[in-house]
Amino acid sequence: MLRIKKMTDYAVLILANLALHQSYLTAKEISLSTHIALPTVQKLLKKLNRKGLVVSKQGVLGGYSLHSDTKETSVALLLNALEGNLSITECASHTDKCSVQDFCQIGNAWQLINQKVFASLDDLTLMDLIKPTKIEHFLSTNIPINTTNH
Amino acid sequence: MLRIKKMTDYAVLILANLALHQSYLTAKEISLSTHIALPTVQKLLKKLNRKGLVVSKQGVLGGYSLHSDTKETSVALLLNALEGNLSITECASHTDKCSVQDFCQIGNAWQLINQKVFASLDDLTLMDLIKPTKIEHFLSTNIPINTTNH
DNA sequence: TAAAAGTGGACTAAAATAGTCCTATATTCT
DNA sequence: AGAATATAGGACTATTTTAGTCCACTTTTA
Repeated sequence: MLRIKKMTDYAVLILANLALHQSYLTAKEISLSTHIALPTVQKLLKKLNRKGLVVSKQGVLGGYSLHSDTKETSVALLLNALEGNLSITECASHTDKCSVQDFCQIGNAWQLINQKVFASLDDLTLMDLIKPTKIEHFLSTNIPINTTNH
Repeated sequence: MLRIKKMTDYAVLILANLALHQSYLTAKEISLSTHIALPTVQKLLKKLNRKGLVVSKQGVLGGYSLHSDTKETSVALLLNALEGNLSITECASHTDKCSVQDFCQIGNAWQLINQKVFASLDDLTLMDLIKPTKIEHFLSTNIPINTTNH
């Protein structure tokens, strides 16, 4: 359920790849090093460029490199840029009435849960994904994780 | 992205409806009070029954009522029962290698994030969804919520 | 001016989701 | 017994979303 799209997963891998290089990389090079099919890499890089997460240069010797801010962009913002809507349900995405709100016993609970999940994702950056030691610490200092029953 | 299915949303509304009644309710009654189409309610109740979240009684005077444990079942378990797979990415759902793991810069980061989101959802019960005051408290005592930039 | 890159967007195929319907079984009441 | 009212199981279809490819165009460099 709380599953991100395959394309988003790919996009993050591409960003990670760019983050580990200083120079411009071509779509072809990224395709080779990530093992994601070239047309897919091209499509995703175009999207990342439009979203301002990477910088592009056309022509021979062109390619893509990470926008200077992107390393420290939160995972929440990355996912939001890549997937559009971060809300757990339709009604969690806005504050005005949904079509069955008059009969809804749940009210704003989803919205609150949504904020909570978002907050979790907002505390981590792209670099944290690449070097997850911070995530491990982050995890251990928060809610105890119940590893049973699942 | 981190969006639950419409059907899951409906199912939770149905559970909430049952939680607020002591007696057996028929699919028809639930359809009327939730304003969800009857065939959909029937389908979902069958599923909820198979998952052990509700108890059913066939025949005249039959219907459904909440299983005694369900009120205190965690949202994480509810979502897991209704949607099957709670992991944020494919590779977060298991510990063994995925097809491109050798080239993956992200490693176990998604798995760690997954645990974190799961932990958030595991602390809340069905009743908390219905009476969200606990959720509000729960929220305020955890990670500060960034309400800007989103 | 040719080659190598990105840009924009159309297009198709595949998969997931939503929603309905039909037949069978169980229970109750008369 | 039998009629009425529920649930049970699952097939089925339609819709929507997602994944993935491809083509015509522009930019840059040598």
